[in-house]
Amino acid sequence: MGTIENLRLKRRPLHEEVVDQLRDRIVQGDLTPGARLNERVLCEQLGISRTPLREAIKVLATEGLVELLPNRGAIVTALKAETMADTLAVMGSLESLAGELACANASEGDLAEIRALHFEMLAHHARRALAEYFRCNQLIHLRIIEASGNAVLINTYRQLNANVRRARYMANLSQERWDSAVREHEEILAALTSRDAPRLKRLLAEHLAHKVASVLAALEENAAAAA
Amino acid sequence: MGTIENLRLKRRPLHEEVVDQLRDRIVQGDLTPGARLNERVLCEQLGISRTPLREAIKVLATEGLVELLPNRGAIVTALKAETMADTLAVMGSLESLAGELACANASEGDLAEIRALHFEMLAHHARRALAEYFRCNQLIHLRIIEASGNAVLINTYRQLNANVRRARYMANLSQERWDSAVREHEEILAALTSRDAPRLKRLLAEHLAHKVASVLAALEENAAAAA
DNA sequence: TTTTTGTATTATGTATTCAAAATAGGCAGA
DNA sequence: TCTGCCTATTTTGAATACATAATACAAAAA
Repeated sequence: MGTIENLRLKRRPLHEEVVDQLRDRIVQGDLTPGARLNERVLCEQLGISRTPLREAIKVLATEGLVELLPNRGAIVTALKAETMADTLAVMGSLESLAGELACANASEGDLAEIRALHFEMLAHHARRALAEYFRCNQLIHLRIIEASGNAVLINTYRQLNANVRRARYMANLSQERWDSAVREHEEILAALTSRDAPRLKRLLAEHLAHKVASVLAALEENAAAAA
Repeated sequence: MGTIENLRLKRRPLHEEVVDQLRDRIVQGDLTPGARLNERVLCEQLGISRTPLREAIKVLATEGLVELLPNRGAIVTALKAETMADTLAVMGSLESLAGELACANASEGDLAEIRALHFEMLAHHARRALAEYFRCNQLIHLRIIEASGNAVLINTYRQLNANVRRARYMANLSQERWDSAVREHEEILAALTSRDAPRLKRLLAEHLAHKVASVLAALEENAAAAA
């Protein structure tokens, strides 16, 4: 099973694997802001040579996850509140566009999938399973973006999202905020189901505004804890 | 004069120079869609080794300007009408946001600079100097984006813009469309000057819609000419 | 004790080498 | 002639080696 696919599948370029690996580590906070990416150490950890690693680092730099210091290597980009706010503003704009397009372009299958994820998310909320809730939540937003059918939009959103997810891992949703977020999702789903573009746009914008506040608060809190 | 600064200035990493060089070549149509990037040839042309070149190619791939074919190198991404339309839709969304933010955040100096560029553009229009007009036009849009003060927005727009500029180089504006574009710019400048965000948003959206039509028409024409 | 300077070490930047995959061309057989 | 296979060449992928810049540290001088 899968043998044929494996044979057919070309091995992915090493540098791509490395990009994914490092991106995950950064997003999950395994590599913390300001941490230096020591090439020798990472090479040993990943069991590769410097060439693909360095290619990967250049890619991560264009994605904004690491910062290149000439002749001094790369460090994980700091999570500044201003950058986060800017990123979320842009993502809001993209979500708004995606919502509009999704209302027009989403297939019934797309909507069914989003609905399924929504119920899955409700289950995690009921169980107070925060990590799984976040995962589902992310997936729902991503599916709405994807339902827009605009490949460039999808790609751009994905890239920006990586930076926000970094903050998510330190966020501790208050029960109150969590509950209202779920309610907002109910409305979003309803608007999408009835393909009510203006309403969906408004709901996504509001949802995002709350998210901004929540993420920034988490950042502040974290900064305070660090100090 | 400048000696101290020059001493202080660190040399830019080679791969960045290469990225800029290749990006320019692609945007200006020197490297045409589908063209293979032969590493050996490019190394000789640029007088560098393969390592920084390959790092640059990876970066261009994440920017979407080239496509990586595993074990078969990289080719310049094709200019597909659908991708172009998708890109412009996203840029429209970003321009809309930028317009809003610019109305709130732009300094009088920013506005003065945009106004100056506007008059410069009018001069080029009067002289029917298309290339210089395009340059000015691009610059005005970029300055509006920059006046938003949102660094992430600026960065994202820049990246998307590279792909659109490629099409621009093959576009031959009709006199009629040219004239109306200039009129639209007059209104945009007026709205920005009076910091009328809703009006600016609407004007930018309309301006972009016309641009989409123009760019797509140019693409079609070019595709037809190629066939 | 503090500062400075020279040296050793380490890390990064770039070039080169080695390996593997793809392409091109030729040859045999139908 | 055409087809299929095989080899030779080219090209990319990855690793290693070399060059250069940054850092750490120690010794000497103020």
